[in-house]
Amino acid sequence: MSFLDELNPQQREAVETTDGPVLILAGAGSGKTRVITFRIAYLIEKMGVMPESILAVTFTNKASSEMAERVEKLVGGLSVAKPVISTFHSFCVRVLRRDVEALRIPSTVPGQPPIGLTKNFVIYDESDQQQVVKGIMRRMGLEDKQLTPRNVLSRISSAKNHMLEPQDIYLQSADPKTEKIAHIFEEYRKELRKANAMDFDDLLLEAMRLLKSVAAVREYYNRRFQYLLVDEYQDTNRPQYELMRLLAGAGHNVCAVGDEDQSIYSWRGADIRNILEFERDFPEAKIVRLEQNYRSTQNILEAASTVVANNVRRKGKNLWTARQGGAKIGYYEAPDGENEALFAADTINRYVRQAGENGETARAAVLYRTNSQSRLFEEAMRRYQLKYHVVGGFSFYERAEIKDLVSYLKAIQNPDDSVSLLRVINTPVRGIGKTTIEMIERLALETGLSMWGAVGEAITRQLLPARALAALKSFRELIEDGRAMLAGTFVERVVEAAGVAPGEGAAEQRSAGTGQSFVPTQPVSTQPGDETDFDPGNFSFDFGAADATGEDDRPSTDEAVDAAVEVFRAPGAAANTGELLKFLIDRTGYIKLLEEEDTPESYSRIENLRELVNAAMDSRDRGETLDQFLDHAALVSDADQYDEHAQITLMTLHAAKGLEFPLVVLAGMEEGLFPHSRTMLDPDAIEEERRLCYVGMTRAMDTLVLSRAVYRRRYGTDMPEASVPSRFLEEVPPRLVEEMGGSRASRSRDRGATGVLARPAPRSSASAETTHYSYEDEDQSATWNPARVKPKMATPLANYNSIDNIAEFFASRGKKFNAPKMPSEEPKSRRGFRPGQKVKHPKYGEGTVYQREGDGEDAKITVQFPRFGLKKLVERYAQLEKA
DNA sequence: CCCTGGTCCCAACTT
DNA sequence: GGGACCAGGG
Repeated sequence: MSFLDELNPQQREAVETTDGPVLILAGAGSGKTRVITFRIAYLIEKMGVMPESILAVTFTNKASSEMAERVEKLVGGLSVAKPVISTFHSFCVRVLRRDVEALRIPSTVPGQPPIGLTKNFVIYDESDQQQVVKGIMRRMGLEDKQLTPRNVLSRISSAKNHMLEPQDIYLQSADPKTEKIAHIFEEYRKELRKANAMDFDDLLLEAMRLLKSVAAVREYYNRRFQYLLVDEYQDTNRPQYELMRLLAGAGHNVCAVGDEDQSIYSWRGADIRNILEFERDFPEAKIVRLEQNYRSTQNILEAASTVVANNVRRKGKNLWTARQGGAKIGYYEAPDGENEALFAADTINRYVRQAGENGETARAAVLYRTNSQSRLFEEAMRRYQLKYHVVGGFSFYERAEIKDLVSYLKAIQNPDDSVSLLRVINTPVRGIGKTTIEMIERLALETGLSMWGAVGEAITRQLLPARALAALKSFRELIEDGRAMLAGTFVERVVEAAGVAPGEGAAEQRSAGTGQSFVPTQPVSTQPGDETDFDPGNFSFDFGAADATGEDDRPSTDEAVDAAVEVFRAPGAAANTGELLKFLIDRTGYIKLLEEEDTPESYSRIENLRELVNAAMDSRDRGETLDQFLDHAALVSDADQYDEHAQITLMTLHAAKGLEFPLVVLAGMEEGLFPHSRTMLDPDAIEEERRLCYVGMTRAMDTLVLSRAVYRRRYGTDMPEASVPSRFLEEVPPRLVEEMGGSRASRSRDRGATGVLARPAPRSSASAETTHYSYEDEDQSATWNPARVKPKMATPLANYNSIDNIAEFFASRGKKFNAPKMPSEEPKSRRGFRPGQKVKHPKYGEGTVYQREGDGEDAKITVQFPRFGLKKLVERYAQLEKA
């Protein structure tokens, strides 16, 4: 078989060991994806395995579609059937949509439907979860500064990831806070059940429960899937591990691929035990190690390996590469965040130009720890007129207008989804105010009904003033019309409404009391070319009537029927998602209201809505139902936005997992930023940060540049704060590093540091010769090599390289700025330690000052000790000395 | 009931 | 830099 010749012996072994469990420990860049795709191809082509009996699970949707493509290339045309390649979450949704009702139990009340989730369940995203938790906390009177909904949710999620029940949390609780959380957790589960909703964690847990407790379902999948592959195995959590075991069946044909040094999701429950216990649960498991790196130069690989070697909790491995030497790791120290970003843009600009001349395809990435860092890099890229692509941040489906319309869809799919219902009940405003909503909420609570049930109850029992009642009725009509469209009974519904109350037709009922009519002002047939085939790009279709004014404008019942028939000429025709969306947009007058707003933002929202309709139309073209469209909307992830054809990508380190770039700028190498401040007190968390650093560094193929801002503005405060170089910088062997210009003044302050900063790699003569490079320099003859380039910034900002100049710069911008005193300017006392300074403590040894609060004798200083972590000390009492 | 503007508090990573 | 919340006027 020809393609096997392209593999090294270890890779080949991983591919050819098809029977029984295999654990592939695959170092960074060792051809992991290749092994998985070749393995699938091998199973199909060589072993004659039916494609549809192979299940491969990846971490992101992007990764799975990419893998599917690569497999298709290898074995395409062999069979129409395809292997199932999916994320754990997507796979679980499929399983649950098919069989979740097998988990229902009979009601204790005779005649009542069984209890449990039904197939049309909705998926709650994080903001939906927040709404639920907030409501519960308000109700329980647990609003508390110490206990934020966010906080509670992360505890709930963590409990779920460890497969703990509310009772477990309650029994384990040693403090009142945890006890409260247990109660909220309990209520939260009830709420979700009532809403027929699942959160992300539930998708895994319920699928697991289904496979575990319903033998028929488990056997179905065990028969169906003979071969199982799990990618990014180091980042699976316990429920995923259990799912894997359940799916492995008796055949145990499981292949797990992972790298413990790249485990970066422990906060999401990823459990290193999954790697260790693989051998315990599958004693016959074969272990294959892939240690040849095909991606990076030796310098990059060595630097990354040396950093991660500082971790205690690891198995250890020896990665090697045939790409000897390579450019040194660049290190740039910018005076501030703006300059750091300009530097990155300049470096990438040079590279892109150079690559263009050589006829190569340039691909570069800026990687950072937190999404908020992207802003500065985006601005810098724009200044250089570079096209870039940002992964992450605010996603399409998080935009208010998109969430509104998606919530309508969710409410139509499942009206018991109270979060979605609440979101749209008065959006756009239709006169259902706070008082009314509170009344409905109370009613729901008293009766045990969902919000939707309570709406119906309030209308039937006429529990509200006429005005509010009318508004509520019109809302109910809207949702029920939507449901009827989906069910294909819309025409019958309108005809029936007209027949039942001839004097007081459907139109009047629907529009009563809202000040705006929700039925067409004119027959739809006056809009030619836009009848049943909704054109997503054309919103002139005037179904809505936000501008209905006088009685005379109100259509007759006949007209309403006409309109309905016009839309669905054939009674019984069900609306697809796109049509439903368009119906909603028109009936609510959503776009019309945005047009009236007439601002740049409102038009961009309209654009977004068009895009949503387009997405719905694409979904229809793929033959998907509303369920599937909503599942997709719920499960797209940030990392899925990655575009492999983009020349320049900005993204977080987490999102960069699994990717590679010829040039990588790893920015923000500062204590408190990377490693992140929230991790600094926990040695395990620091190790995870270090793994993240390893992941980032090993993304680079040819050139890796690390950067840091000496002063960084945090939270938009007036005064930038001095930063302390990231400990990871000090862990990079200095001989592999070449400094790239930067701030001289800042370096003197860091004197005393070890590693890169203390012993800057001696400048080679080559680099000295290239110091004349500047941004305007048109010298095309020089080969681009950032590790040898000393940038000279072209922008005014960049000229401020010394502390004095920074002060001047901020003064010129009218900002207050007090240049911190340099240690050298301090009196020779042991008082007045400043951030960045090295100090010595009698008990904790040497450390670096991280932060200083207060003045004089009362000053508290926070010191980072390598072995003891972060300590807050009162300067007066702590016997600190300059180290 | 709705909208506005001011204020306060917050600020990891993400399926 | 921004979201959530509240008071107060329309």
